Amino acid sequence: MPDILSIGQVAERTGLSIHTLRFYEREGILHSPVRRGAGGNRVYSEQDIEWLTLCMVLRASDMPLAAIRRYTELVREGAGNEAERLAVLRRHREYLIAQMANLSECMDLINYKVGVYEDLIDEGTADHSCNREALPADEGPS
Amino acid sequence: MPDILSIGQVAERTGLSIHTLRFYEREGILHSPVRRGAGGNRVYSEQDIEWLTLCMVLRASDMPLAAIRRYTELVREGAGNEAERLAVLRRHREYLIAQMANLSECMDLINYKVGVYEDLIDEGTADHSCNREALPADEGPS
DNA sequence: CTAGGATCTAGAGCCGCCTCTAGATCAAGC
DNA sequence: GCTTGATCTAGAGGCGGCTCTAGATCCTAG
Repeated sequence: MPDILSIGQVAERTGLSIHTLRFYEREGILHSPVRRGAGGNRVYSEQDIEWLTLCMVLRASDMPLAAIRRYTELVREGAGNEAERLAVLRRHREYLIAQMANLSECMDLINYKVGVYEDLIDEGTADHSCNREALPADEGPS
Repeated sequence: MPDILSIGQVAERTGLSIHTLRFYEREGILHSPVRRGAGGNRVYSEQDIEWLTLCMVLRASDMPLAAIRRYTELVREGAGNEAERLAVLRRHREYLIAQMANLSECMDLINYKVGVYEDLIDEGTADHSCNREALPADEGPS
Protein backbone atom coordinates (compact mmCIF):
# COMPACT_ATOMS: atom_id res chain seq x y z
CA MET A 1 0.00 0.00 0.00
CA PRO A 2 2.26 2.79 -1.17
CA ASP A 3 1.19 6.24 -0.16
CA ILE A 4 2.24 7.63 -3.50
CA LEU A 5 -0.59 7.26 -5.95
CA SER A 6 -0.95 8.96 -9.29
CA ILE A 7 -4.23 10.48 -10.35
CA GLY A 8 -4.63 7.62 -12.80
CA GLN A 9 -4.31 5.04 -10.07
CA VAL A 10 -6.79 6.87 -7.89
CA ALA A 11 -9.21 7.05 -10.80
CA GLU A 12 -8.90 3.34 -11.34
CA ARG A 13 -9.36 2.47 -7.69
CA THR A 14 -12.26 4.80 -6.98
CA GLY A 15 -14.04 4.55 -10.28
CA LEU A 16 -14.09 8.34 -10.55
CA SER A 17 -12.71 9.81 -13.75
CA ILE A 18 -9.49 11.80 -13.75
CA HIS A 19 -11.53 14.81 -14.77
CA THR A 20 -13.83 14.37 -11.82
CA LEU A 21 -10.91 14.03 -9.42
CA ARG A 22 -9.50 17.34 -10.55
CA PHE A 23 -12.95 18.87 -10.45
CA TYR A 24 -13.50 17.67 -6.88
CA GLU A 25 -10.20 19.14 -5.89
CA ARG A 26 -11.16 22.51 -7.32
CA GLU A 27 -14.44 22.21 -5.49
CA GLY A 28 -12.54 21.81 -2.27
CA ILE A 29 -13.84 18.45 -1.25
CA LEU A 30 -10.48 16.82 -0.71
CA HIS A 31 -9.53 16.11 2.84
CA SER A 32 -6.12 17.73 2.57
CA PRO A 33 -4.46 19.81 -0.14
CA VAL A 34 -3.08 17.48 -2.75
CA ARG A 35 0.66 17.02 -2.67
CA ARG A 36 2.55 17.56 -5.88
CA GLY A 37 5.46 15.59 -7.24
CA ALA A 38 8.40 16.95 -9.17
CA GLY A 39 6.86 18.15 -12.41
CA GLY A 40 3.70 19.30 -10.73
CA ASN A 41 1.75 16.07 -10.93
CA ARG A 42 -0.69 15.26 -8.15
CA VAL A 43 0.35 12.72 -5.53
CA TYR A 44 -2.40 11.02 -3.60
CA SER A 45 -2.30 8.92 -0.44
CA GLU A 46 -4.37 6.05 0.86
CA GLN A 47 -6.10 8.59 3.09
CA ASP A 48 -7.25 10.44 0.02
CA ILE A 49 -8.75 7.25 -1.30
CA GLU A 50 -10.59 6.74 1.97
CA TRP A 51 -11.89 10.27 1.97
CA LEU A 52 -13.00 9.99 -1.63
CA THR A 53 -14.76 6.77 -0.81
CA LEU A 54 -16.65 8.59 1.91
CA CYS A 55 -17.53 11.36 -0.52
CA MET A 56 -18.79 8.84 -3.02
CA VAL A 57 -21.15 7.35 -0.49
CA LEU A 58 -22.44 10.80 0.32
CA ARG A 59 -22.82 11.67 -3.36
CA ALA A 60 -24.56 8.38 -4.08
CA SER A 61 -27.16 9.52 -1.61
CA ASP A 62 -27.42 12.91 -3.36
CA MET A 63 -25.67 15.02 -0.80
CA PRO A 64 -24.90 18.23 -2.68
CA LEU A 65 -21.28 19.07 -3.34
CA ALA A 66 -21.76 22.27 -1.34
CA ALA A 67 -22.64 20.27 1.77
CA ILE A 68 -19.73 17.92 1.27
CA ARG A 69 -17.43 20.89 0.85
CA ARG A 70 -18.78 22.42 4.05
CA TYR A 71 -18.19 19.21 5.95
CA THR A 72 -14.73 18.87 4.46
CA GLU A 73 -13.83 22.38 5.56
CA LEU A 74 -14.95 21.65 9.09
CA VAL A 75 -12.90 18.49 9.25
CA ARG A 76 -9.90 20.31 7.84
CA GLU A 77 -10.21 23.01 10.48
CA GLY A 78 -9.65 20.38 13.11
CA ALA A 79 -11.18 19.71 16.49
CA GLY A 80 -13.53 22.23 18.04
CA ASN A 81 -16.37 22.40 15.53
CA GLU A 82 -17.96 19.03 16.19
CA ALA A 83 -21.35 20.63 16.76
CA GLU A 84 -21.30 22.09 13.26
CA ARG A 85 -20.24 18.81 11.71
CA LEU A 86 -23.09 17.17 13.54
CA ALA A 87 -25.48 19.74 12.14
CA VAL A 88 -24.37 18.97 8.58
CA LEU A 89 -24.73 15.25 9.17
CA ARG A 90 -28.13 15.58 10.81
CA ARG A 91 -29.35 17.76 8.00
CA HIS A 92 -28.47 15.12 5.46
CA ARG A 93 -30.04 12.48 7.65
CA GLU A 94 -33.30 14.40 7.52
CA TYR A 95 -33.04 14.43 3.75
CA LEU A 96 -32.39 10.70 3.71
CA ILE A 97 -35.44 9.99 5.84
CA ALA A 98 -37.63 12.07 3.56
CA GLN A 99 -36.17 10.60 0.41
CA MET A 100 -36.54 7.04 1.65
CA ALA A 101 -40.20 7.80 2.22
CA ASN A 102 -40.48 9.13 -1.33
CA LEU A 103 -38.82 6.07 -2.74
CA SER A 104 -41.00 3.64 -0.87
CA GLU A 105 -44.13 5.51 -1.82
CA CYS A 106 -43.06 5.19 -5.42
CA MET A 107 -42.09 1.57 -4.90
CA ASP A 108 -45.56 0.76 -3.58
CA LEU A 109 -47.14 2.45 -6.55
CA ILE A 110 -44.90 0.66 -9.03
CA ASN A 111 -45.36 -2.69 -7.39
CA TYR A 112 -49.09 -2.21 -7.61
CA LYS A 113 -48.98 -1.26 -11.26
CA VAL A 114 -46.55 -4.01 -12.15
CA GLY A 115 -48.92 -6.45 -10.51
CA VAL A 116 -51.88 -5.17 -12.46
CA TYR A 117 -50.03 -5.30 -15.77
CA GLU A 118 -48.65 -8.75 -15.11
CA ASP A 119 -52.17 -10.02 -14.49
CA LEU A 120 -53.38 -8.25 -17.59
CA ILE A 121 -50.68 -9.77 -19.72
CA ASP A 122 -51.19 -13.24 -18.27
CA GLU A 123 -54.87 -13.01 -19.08
CA GLY A 124 -54.15 -11.75 -22.54
CA THR A 125 -51.65 -14.53 -23.20
CA ALA A 126 -54.14 -17.10 -21.96
CA ASP A 127 -56.76 -15.59 -24.27
CA HIS A 128 -59.34 -15.31 -21.55
CA SER A 129 -61.02 -12.00 -21.94
CA CYS A 130 -60.49 -8.50 -23.12
CA ASN A 131 -62.11 -6.78 -20.21
CA ARG A 132 -60.21 -3.60 -19.66
CA GLU A 133 -61.93 -2.40 -16.53
CA ALA A 134 -59.07 -3.48 -14.35
CA LEU A 135 -56.62 -0.84 -15.58
CA PRO A 136 -54.49 0.83 -12.97
CA ALA A 137 -55.76 4.09 -11.62
CA ASP A 138 -55.01 7.11 -13.80
CA GLU A 139 -54.74 5.13 -16.94
CA GLY A 140 -58.28 4.38 -17.93
CA PRO A 141 -59.44 5.63 -21.29
CA SER A 142 -60.01 9.34 -21.29
CA MET B 1 -65.37 18.77 -8.73
CA PRO B 2 -65.72 20.71 -11.92
CA ASP B 3 -63.78 19.32 -14.82
CA ILE B 4 -62.85 22.77 -15.98
CA LEU B 5 -59.74 23.88 -14.17
CA SER B 6 -57.51 26.78 -15.05
CA ILE B 7 -53.77 26.42 -15.04
CA GLY B 8 -53.69 28.54 -11.90
CA GLN B 9 -56.03 26.19 -10.09
CA VAL B 10 -54.02 23.19 -11.15
CA ALA B 11 -50.86 24.88 -9.94
CA GLU B 12 -52.43 25.55 -6.59
CA ARG B 13 -53.76 22.03 -6.18
CA THR B 14 -50.66 20.19 -7.32
CA GLY B 15 -48.04 22.52 -5.91
CA LEU B 16 -46.35 22.69 -9.30
CA SER B 17 -45.73 26.14 -10.68
CA ILE B 18 -47.59 27.42 -13.71
CA HIS B 19 -44.26 27.49 -15.52
CA THR B 20 -43.64 23.86 -14.70
CA LEU B 21 -47.10 22.84 -15.86
CA ARG B 22 -46.49 24.41 -19.26
CA PHE B 23 -43.02 22.92 -19.35
CA TYR B 24 -44.38 19.44 -18.61
CA GLU B 25 -46.90 19.85 -21.35
CA ARG B 26 -44.17 20.74 -23.85
CA GLU B 27 -42.25 17.73 -22.60
CA GLY B 28 -45.18 15.55 -23.46
CA ILE B 29 -45.89 14.12 -20.07
CA LEU B 30 -49.54 15.01 -19.94
CA HIS B 31 -51.94 12.14 -20.22
CA SER B 32 -54.02 13.76 -22.94
CA PRO B 33 -53.54 16.87 -25.03
CA VAL B 34 -54.68 19.84 -23.02
CA ARG B 35 -58.01 21.27 -24.03
CA ARG B 36 -58.17 24.95 -24.76
CA GLY B 37 -60.92 27.38 -23.85
CA ALA B 38 -62.08 30.32 -25.90
CA GLY B 39 -59.12 32.65 -25.95
CA GLY B 40 -56.64 29.82 -26.03
CA ASN B 41 -56.23 29.24 -22.31
CA ARG B 42 -55.58 25.73 -21.07
CA VAL B 43 -58.44 23.80 -19.56
CA TYR B 44 -57.57 20.94 -17.25
CA SER B 45 -59.68 18.13 -15.88
CA GLU B 46 -59.62 16.13 -12.67
CA GLN B 47 -57.95 13.38 -14.67
CA ASP B 48 -55.10 15.71 -15.45
CA ILE B 49 -54.66 16.36 -11.75
CA GLU B 50 -54.54 12.64 -11.09
CA TRP B 51 -52.01 12.07 -13.83
CA LEU B 52 -49.86 14.94 -12.61
CA THR B 53 -50.02 13.50 -9.12
CA LEU B 54 -48.70 10.24 -10.48
CA CYS B 55 -45.94 12.08 -12.32
CA MET B 56 -44.99 13.89 -9.15
CA VAL B 57 -44.57 10.64 -7.29
CA LEU B 58 -42.37 9.35 -10.07
CA ARG B 59 -40.33 12.55 -10.16
CA ALA B 60 -39.95 12.55 -6.40
CA SER B 61 -38.24 9.22 -6.84
CA ASP B 62 -36.00 10.69 -9.57
CA MET B 63 -37.55 9.03 -12.54
CA PRO B 64 -36.20 11.02 -15.48
CA LEU B 65 -38.64 13.07 -17.50
CA ALA B 66 -37.68 11.02 -20.56
CA ALA B 67 -38.90 7.83 -18.88
CA ILE B 68 -42.10 9.47 -17.74
CA ARG B 69 -42.65 10.75 -21.26
CA ARG B 70 -42.11 7.27 -22.65
CA TYR B 71 -44.60 5.79 -20.24
CA THR B 72 -47.08 8.56 -21.00
CA GLU B 73 -46.81 7.88 -24.71
CA LEU B 74 -47.48 4.20 -24.17
CA VAL B 75 -50.54 4.93 -22.07
CA ARG B 76 -51.76 7.38 -24.66
CA GLU B 77 -51.39 4.82 -27.42
CA GLY B 78 -53.91 2.67 -25.61
CA ALA B 79 -54.16 -1.04 -24.96
CA GLY B 80 -51.76 -3.43 -26.61
CA ASN B 81 -48.41 -2.28 -25.31
CA GLU B 82 -48.69 -3.49 -21.74
CA ALA B 83 -45.42 -5.37 -22.00
CA GLU B 84 -43.57 -2.18 -22.83
CA ARG B 85 -45.21 -0.29 -19.99
CA LEU B 86 -44.19 -3.11 -17.71
CA ALA B 87 -40.62 -2.80 -18.92
CA VAL B 88 -40.53 0.91 -18.09
CA LEU B 89 -41.97 0.27 -14.65
CA ARG B 90 -39.61 -2.60 -13.92
CA ARG B 91 -36.66 -0.55 -15.01
CA HIS B 92 -37.52 2.15 -12.56
CA ARG B 93 -38.11 -0.44 -9.89
CA GLU B 94 -34.55 -1.66 -10.40
CA TYR B 95 -33.36 1.88 -9.95
CA LEU B 96 -35.40 2.23 -6.78
CA ILE B 97 -33.93 -0.93 -5.32
CA ALA B 98 -30.41 0.22 -6.02
CA GLN B 99 -31.04 3.72 -4.76
CA MET B 100 -32.64 2.47 -1.55
CA ALA B 101 -29.51 0.46 -0.96
CA ASN B 102 -27.40 3.57 -1.52
CA LEU B 103 -29.49 5.57 0.87
CA SER B 104 -29.35 3.01 3.60
CA GLU B 105 -25.63 2.58 3.23
CA CYS B 106 -25.28 6.31 3.67
CA MET B 107 -27.75 6.26 6.53
CA ASP B 108 -25.70 3.67 8.35
CA LEU B 109 -22.58 5.72 7.88
CA ILE B 110 -24.23 8.91 9.06
CA ASN B 111 -25.81 7.26 12.04
CA TYR B 112 -22.43 5.94 13.04
CA LYS B 113 -20.77 9.33 12.67
CA VAL B 114 -23.59 11.16 14.39
CA GLY B 115 -23.21 8.72 17.28
CA VAL B 116 -19.48 9.31 17.50
CA TYR B 117 -19.83 13.07 17.42
CA GLU B 118 -22.62 13.05 19.97
CA ASP B 119 -20.43 11.08 22.34
CA LEU B 120 -17.54 13.40 21.65
CA ILE B 121 -19.60 16.47 22.37
CA ASP B 122 -21.10 14.96 25.52
CA GLU B 123 -17.64 14.19 26.80
CA GLY B 124 -16.44 17.67 25.89
CA THR B 125 -19.38 19.31 27.59
CA ALA B 126 -18.84 17.19 30.67
CA ASP B 127 -15.15 18.17 30.57
CA HIS B 128 -13.91 14.64 30.93
CA SER B 129 -11.03 14.17 28.60
CA CYS B 130 -9.60 15.39 25.36
CA ASN B 131 -8.69 12.04 23.94
CA ARG B 132 -9.20 12.27 20.22
CA GLU B 133 -8.59 8.69 19.25
CA ALA B 134 -12.27 8.00 18.87
CA LEU B 135 -12.69 10.08 15.74
CA PRO B 136 -14.73 8.55 12.97
CA ALA B 137 -12.85 6.82 10.25
CA ASP B 138 -11.40 9.10 7.59
CA GLU B 139 -11.29 12.11 9.80
CA GLY B 140 -8.26 11.64 11.94
CA PRO B 141 -5.53 14.23 11.75
CA SER B 142 -3.53 13.97 8.58
C1' DC C 1 -63.26 53.35 -21.44
C1' DT C 2 -59.83 51.63 -18.52
C1' DA C 3 -57.10 49.30 -15.23
C1' DG C 4 -55.83 44.81 -13.09
C1' DG C 5 -55.18 40.20 -13.19
C1' DA C 6 -54.74 35.84 -15.44
C1' DT C 7 -53.20 33.74 -19.25
C1' DC C 8 -50.61 33.07 -23.62
C1' DT C 9 -46.00 32.19 -26.64
C1' DA C 10 -41.18 31.92 -27.67
C1' DG C 11 -37.15 31.89 -25.99
C1' DA C 12 -33.40 32.98 -22.67
C1' DG C 13 -31.21 31.93 -18.27
C1' DC C 14 -29.78 29.32 -14.30
C1' DC C 15 -28.05 25.70 -11.28
C1' DG C 16 -25.78 21.43 -10.19
C1' DC C 17 -22.61 18.27 -11.74
C1' DC C 18 -19.81 16.80 -14.33
C1' DT C 19 -17.17 16.04 -19.02
C1' DC C 20 -14.36 17.32 -22.48
C1' DT C 21 -10.93 20.10 -25.33
C1' DA C 22 -6.61 22.35 -26.53
C1' DG C 23 -2.21 23.01 -25.98
C1' DA C 24 1.81 22.52 -22.91
C1' DT C 25 4.97 19.65 -20.13
C1' DC C 26 7.43 15.74 -18.54
C1' DA C 27 9.41 10.79 -18.06
C1' DA C 28 10.57 6.45 -20.14
C1' DG C 29 11.75 3.40 -23.87
C1' DC C 30 13.46 2.68 -28.64
C1' DG D 1 16.80 12.55 -30.56
C1' DC D 2 12.02 11.06 -30.88
C1' DT D 3 7.78 9.08 -29.93
C1' DT D 4 4.33 7.62 -26.68
C1' DG D 5 1.68 8.08 -22.74
C1' DA D 6 0.48 10.30 -18.59
C1' DT D 7 -0.17 14.39 -16.63
C1' DC D 8 -0.90 19.50 -16.31
C1' DT D 9 -3.94 24.16 -16.77
C1' DA D 10 -7.67 27.07 -18.10
C1' DG D 11 -11.69 27.21 -19.87
C1' DA D 12 -15.63 25.68 -22.76
C1' DG D 13 -19.55 22.54 -23.32
C1' DG D 14 -23.40 19.54 -22.15
C1' DC D 15 -27.38 17.81 -19.89
C1' DG D 16 -31.42 17.55 -16.90
C1' DG D 17 -34.77 20.12 -14.96
C1' DC D 18 -36.68 23.70 -14.18
C1' DT D 19 -37.45 29.06 -13.81
C1' DC D 20 -38.04 33.37 -15.51
C1' DT D 21 -38.69 37.33 -18.94
C1' DA D 22 -40.93 40.11 -22.47
C1' DG D 23 -44.54 41.39 -24.82
C1' DA D 24 -49.18 40.21 -26.40
C1' DT D 25 -53.99 38.94 -25.42
C1' DC D 26 -58.11 38.48 -23.03
C1' DC D 27 -61.69 38.97 -19.25
C1' DT D 28 -63.81 41.28 -15.61
C1' DA D 29 -64.91 45.03 -12.47
C1' DG D 30 -65.29 49.85 -11.71
